[in-house]
This record gives sequence, structure tokens and C-alpha cells, in this order.
Amino acid sequence: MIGMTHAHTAMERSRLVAEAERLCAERGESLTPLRRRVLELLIEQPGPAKAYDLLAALGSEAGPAKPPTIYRALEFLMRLGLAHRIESLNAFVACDVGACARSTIFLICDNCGRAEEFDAGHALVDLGEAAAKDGFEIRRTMIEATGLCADCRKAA
Amino acid sequence: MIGMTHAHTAMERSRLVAEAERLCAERGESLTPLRRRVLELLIEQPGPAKAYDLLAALGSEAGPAKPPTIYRALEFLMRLGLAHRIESLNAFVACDVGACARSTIFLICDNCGRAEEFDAGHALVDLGEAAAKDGFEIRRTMIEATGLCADCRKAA
DNA sequence: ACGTTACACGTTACAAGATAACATTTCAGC
DNA sequence: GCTGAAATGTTATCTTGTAACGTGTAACGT
Repeated sequence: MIGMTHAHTAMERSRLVAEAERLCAERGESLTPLRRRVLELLIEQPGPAKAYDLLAALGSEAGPAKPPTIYRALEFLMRLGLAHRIESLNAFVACDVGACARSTIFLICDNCGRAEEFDAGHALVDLGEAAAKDGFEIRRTMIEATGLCADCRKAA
Repeated sequence: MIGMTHAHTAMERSRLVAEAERLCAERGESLTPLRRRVLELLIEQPGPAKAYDLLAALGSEAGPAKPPTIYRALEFLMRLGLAHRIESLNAFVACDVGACARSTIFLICDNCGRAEEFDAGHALVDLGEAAAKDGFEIRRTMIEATGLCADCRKAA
């Protein structure tokens, strides 16, 4: 269920949306009301959001929206780097930093379910080099680590 | 569809199965005919196998097997490290090296669909250390990189 | 103004992936 | 043989994702 809690302050939220607006303009794409609303929903989530939960959250008097609606919006947002898919959860998150490259790293807390976008420094480079020695040319890397976040460790 | 091609030689295949047998004995688990057959099917695949394709491949005169059958067998094999799940494909592969720890790295070829299990050297350690600086304690890491494998690069 | 094109969005239907819950079998150990 | 634990069978259902086609709409050239 999609609730009221916020992973970002109101200020951060409007910054991210403004950033998205800017990026779309720059790329000649348009952040339509629907896409913008989905982005806002993603930003408001405390953690990764399921497609069907977003769908329900979008729903109006005319009943809940239909699956293609949300999947198309998510595809658009991901294409621009404004959202990411977390494969191991079948869930989606807004990009933390406005928009970033296609290779992402997430630290997913087993306890609270939040996902932290992360910069791994040289880990990605090393992986690319190691793979290249093997003749493999990496185009995109997904890294998802699960464990305990700082907050949950303190609490325990 | 699950076909006849082999990603491993007959010798490698029986080595892997023997290894699995040994591991089960050691852990007091039993490699039942069903589990063994699923493992063999996985080993025979040229690439990652979908659950429902395995299911169809298992099917007998009594029609195709039912989903829980295959998911339970896969869960068992994964618990022992004999198989891995590739999250970005919703697919499964036999472990290349008999059985390995829960943190895996796969290089997935966009062209031929094969998935190569890979040792990233220090990448994992670095990631763990970087995350720790952030207070995050990693339990398990999933790395899936997509791109072009050596064979497909040569062909192109 | 008019048609054309391109794109976003709506709608229906379905495909694909996964699990819950309960029944049955099997087999080691008493 | 009886019993309990583990594995498997069975039914039903749930979740996740897409294909295919229809409709609105804004930009463009004529």
C-alpha cells in the first residue's frame, strides 16, 4: 500500500521535479502531467514502489488505472534516468540525484525495505576491466546488495 | 523452448552432478530424483532457463508439471548454491563451479543470451568496504552486467 | 482551414512468473 | 507395523508485465 510517509523533504522533492523538467526540456522530451505525477509518487515513497501499488495510487473516480499506463510512464522515466528498476524486488525508485547513468548500485535494507542509491567508487571500473580481460564488453551493470542499513543496525 | 544444445560437455555435466551429490551428502540433504533431474536440465541449458520452460521440459504423460514442483526444486538447488537466479531475466542457471557462495556475478550477453559466471576479484570487497563506510552492512550482493560476450564480439 | 504525422494515453485481453494452502506419498527410525 | 518429518502432488489464486488496437491532440506543411 502506498502511504503518506516521505523519503525526501518537500524542498528536495521540488528540486528533483524541477531537475526533471529541465532535463526533459534539454532532451526535447515532455514531462506530461501523467509522467510528472508518477515521478512525484515515486519521490514520495519511503522505499521502492511496486508498479501495481503506483497504479492504485494513480487511480481516480474512474477506478484504478490500467497496467500499461504505469509501465509506460516508468519506462519513460527510466529512459531519462529519472527512475530505476530494482530487479531483485520488481520495484521502482526515483533517481536520487536528478538523473544518472544507466549503471546503478543499490543497497537494500532487509529490515526497513529502503533502498539507498550508492556510489561504489572504483568497483564498477574494476569490474569492467576484469570482464574486458575475459573479452566481455559491459554495457550496463546492475548491482543490488541486501543487508542492514545504518539506521536499522543502530536500532538492533 | 528447451532444446538439446549443451553449454557443458558430457564430462563436465557428470562432474557437476557428482559434485552436487557429494555436497548433499555432506550437508545431510538429499538430491532426490526430481531435484537431480532439474539440476541436469539446468546444466544442459546453453543459457539461463525460465521456470516455466523447465516445467514443460519436466512434463510427463500426465501433462506438464505444476509450478510449485519446479520452484521448490529450484529453491533447494539455490539453497545449496547449486543454482543461481538471474534477477534481471527471471531465469535460473546451474552454478558453474559445483556450488558457490551466495554472492554471484553474471555477465549476460545481449546477443546470444548466455550468462557467464564470473569472478570479479576485488570489486566485491571494495563494494563491501565502501558500503561499510556508509554504515551499511552487506549480507549478499547481486551483480548482473549485460553487454557483448567474446564470441559475439568476434562474430560482429 | 485541412489533412497528415507523430506521440501520448486509454482499454481490452492475455501472457508470464510465482506462491498459498492443503492433500498425499515416502521412508527412516523407533 | 507405527509414527513423524520431508518431499511431492494438486488446486487455486495472486502478482507482474505486454501485445494489440483505438482515441485524442498538438505540430507541421500545404
